[in-house]
Amino acid sequence: MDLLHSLNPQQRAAVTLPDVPALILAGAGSGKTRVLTTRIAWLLQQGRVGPGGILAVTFTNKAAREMLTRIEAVLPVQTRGMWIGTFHGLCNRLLRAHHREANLPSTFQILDSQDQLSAIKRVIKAANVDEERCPPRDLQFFINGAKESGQRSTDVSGYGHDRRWVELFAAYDAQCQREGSVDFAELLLRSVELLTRNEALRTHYQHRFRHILVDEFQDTNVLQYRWLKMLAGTSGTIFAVGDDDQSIYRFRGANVGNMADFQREYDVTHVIKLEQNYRSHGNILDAANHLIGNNARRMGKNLWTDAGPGEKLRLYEGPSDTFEAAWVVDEVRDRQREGDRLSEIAILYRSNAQSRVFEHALFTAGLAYRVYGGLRFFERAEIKHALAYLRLVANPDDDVSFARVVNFPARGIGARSLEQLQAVAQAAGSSLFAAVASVPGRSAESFAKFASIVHELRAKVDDLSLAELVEEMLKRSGLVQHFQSERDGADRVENLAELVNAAAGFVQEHQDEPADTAAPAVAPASSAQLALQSFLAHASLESGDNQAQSGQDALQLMTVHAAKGLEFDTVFLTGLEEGLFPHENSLSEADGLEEERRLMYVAITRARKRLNLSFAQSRMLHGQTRYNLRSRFVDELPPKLLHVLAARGRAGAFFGGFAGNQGRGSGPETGGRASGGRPTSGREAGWPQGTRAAAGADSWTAESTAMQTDSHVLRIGQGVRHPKFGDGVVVRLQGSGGDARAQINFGAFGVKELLLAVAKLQPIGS
DNA sequence: GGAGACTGCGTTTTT
DNA sequence: CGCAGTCTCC
Repeated sequence: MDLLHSLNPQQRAAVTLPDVPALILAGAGSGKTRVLTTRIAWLLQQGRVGPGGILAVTFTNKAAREMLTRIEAVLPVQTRGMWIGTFHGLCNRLLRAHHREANLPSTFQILDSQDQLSAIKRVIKAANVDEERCPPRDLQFFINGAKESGQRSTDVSGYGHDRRWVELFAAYDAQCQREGSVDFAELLLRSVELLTRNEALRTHYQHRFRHILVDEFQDTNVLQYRWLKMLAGTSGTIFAVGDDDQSIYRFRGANVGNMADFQREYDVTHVIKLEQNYRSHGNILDAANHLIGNNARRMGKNLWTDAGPGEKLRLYEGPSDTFEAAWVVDEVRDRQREGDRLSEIAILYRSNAQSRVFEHALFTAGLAYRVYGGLRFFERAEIKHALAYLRLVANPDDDVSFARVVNFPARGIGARSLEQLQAVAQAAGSSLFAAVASVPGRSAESFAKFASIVHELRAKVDDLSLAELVEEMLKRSGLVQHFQSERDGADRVENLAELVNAAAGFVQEHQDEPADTAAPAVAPASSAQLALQSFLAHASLESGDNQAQSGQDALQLMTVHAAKGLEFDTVFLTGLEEGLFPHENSLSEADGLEEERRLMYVAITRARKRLNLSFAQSRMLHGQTRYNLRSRFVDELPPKLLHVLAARGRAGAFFGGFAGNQGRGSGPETGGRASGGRPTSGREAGWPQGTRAAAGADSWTAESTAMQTDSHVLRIGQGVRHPKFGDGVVVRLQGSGGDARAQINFGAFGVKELLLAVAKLQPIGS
């Protein structure tokens, strides 16, 4: 089969590159995954490398799975020998195989962010430090930041950080080492250190992995890049695919600079740009190109398509967030009438808090929707408890898990009893579990009972399937019973049942996977033990989906970040307001605005056919009504690509309690008429001419100021009528006396700054 | 030990 | 405003 026949010239050039370092600048929708998978298939097909010589790394499990599936689809090849996975998944694999060299127990467990935070809290407590003075979250941030830039506590000490923090950092690492646990950043750092230190191992892997392929390279952090370099050495070939314009994760350590560094350090002469877009219509792409053109620091890329221009982008301005949501509901109903599926429609927003208004409107309208974000499956408390039992089964000396569930469900073992046990264990230098037999007093019996649960389960590991073991654990631990008797425990019981399915599914998916390369030196575990072990690692590395009803046809609600990599026929990009998008916090950060613009670029390029933009004059946020200006990003789009819908209902109308009735064309005509015969909804409008307030500090709250004019009091949020501009909302008040001025958002006329002494303003509404 | 009041906080998030 | 996390009282 010809792998290459349906590729465009640039894609083909990328796929068939010789064995040299290469950087592929892959624009949104340009077939990035296709190039990656075809490259792998091609390398194998050409006999340039065997499956064992391939290492492909992604950020998410989903991306890794997709890559694997697609390779298998194009080439009936043994995917077994390949290392395809996430950075963390592959590090786990490496460290499991060489746990002794990495100075880790074979049962080392992986801490997710929650686990890490509780571990840090314990460290702070043990050091007798006040949590007020050292917030655990800040310390967590500090530790992860350090590790992700490759630094240990000893490296960080000279840099003027609070000595206490550095000490706690060291204490935390010591505690992890003692307990045999490893956090996410540690997986990477440990791997890098292992390869740095151990030359034999390093050479082994450098010779093995002839081809290293990296997805979303712009999202790699400093440590991940070091990891790649360590594995590639001088003999391996890195094939990095990324898009600097879609770098939106700087806040979590991503370093776009890695792209330039890679180019320089590897003397990359093969930079291939994939600019043909197969996803969106022309107008959408033009808008995206135009917007991102405002960023100064770019590698440079211009998307194009041979699909037609398609529809214009539609822009709606509503008086409030409620109106915005109502408008979206209307539009969605239109789409439904056209026969579109709900799952092909996405509502995107900058921050999660914005989902509520939409959820409310959609719920009321009876439209099915699905919100992304929030608690994932393996992060739920009941699942965490169940996993703690399983950890004890795998390793009874796991004191953290022991402490977590020894009294959950309640068994009459209180804090005092546990302290007693801890004292005994400490004196004997043993684990809590091992100390159970010698604990004195009345609690001895309760402890023994708990220990026997673990003992019995352990005895069954080899006789039961993993799913059966999980089921047995749920019964014996009393977890199911506990949640069954709880008032709203139904969901939790359901989740626990789902854990049994997850175990069964895990076994099925991994049954033909061989145990890893390195020969286990000591006490070979049974295959059942290994299965349990890897299921536990899986649970830490794969947080799982977050909602059960993923099957049904439903609208997709998510943040712009969460939408990266996805595409939809119709996209509603909402809340396009200064302060929100771009987010106000970003304005004070270096490069913050450019990152927000990249985010906007990502958002725009999610749409295949229809892109709807919207913003609201007022919005409830943190319990206060805020009056925001239209986002500068809207102004950065070429007017000719936009179909501007005039606000339905007049700007100030909602102040009088007027709500609803904003259906297409059915709203009161005040909006159009009062604005001096300007076009109303439905017709094309020219670009609003308004003078924009200086961007940057343009969101205010209603409570700020009030200003006395000759005839009335003016305050922010006040609806006013102007003879020429129609109805608007006071957005800002400044100056005093004869110089008193007000900035007023007149909707279609934009924001005007008016001298109160001169302007003829009439309060309306309230 | 657990339910209910109280406080404080409030981008973006994967592993 | 809505929540998560903490505190307090039975």
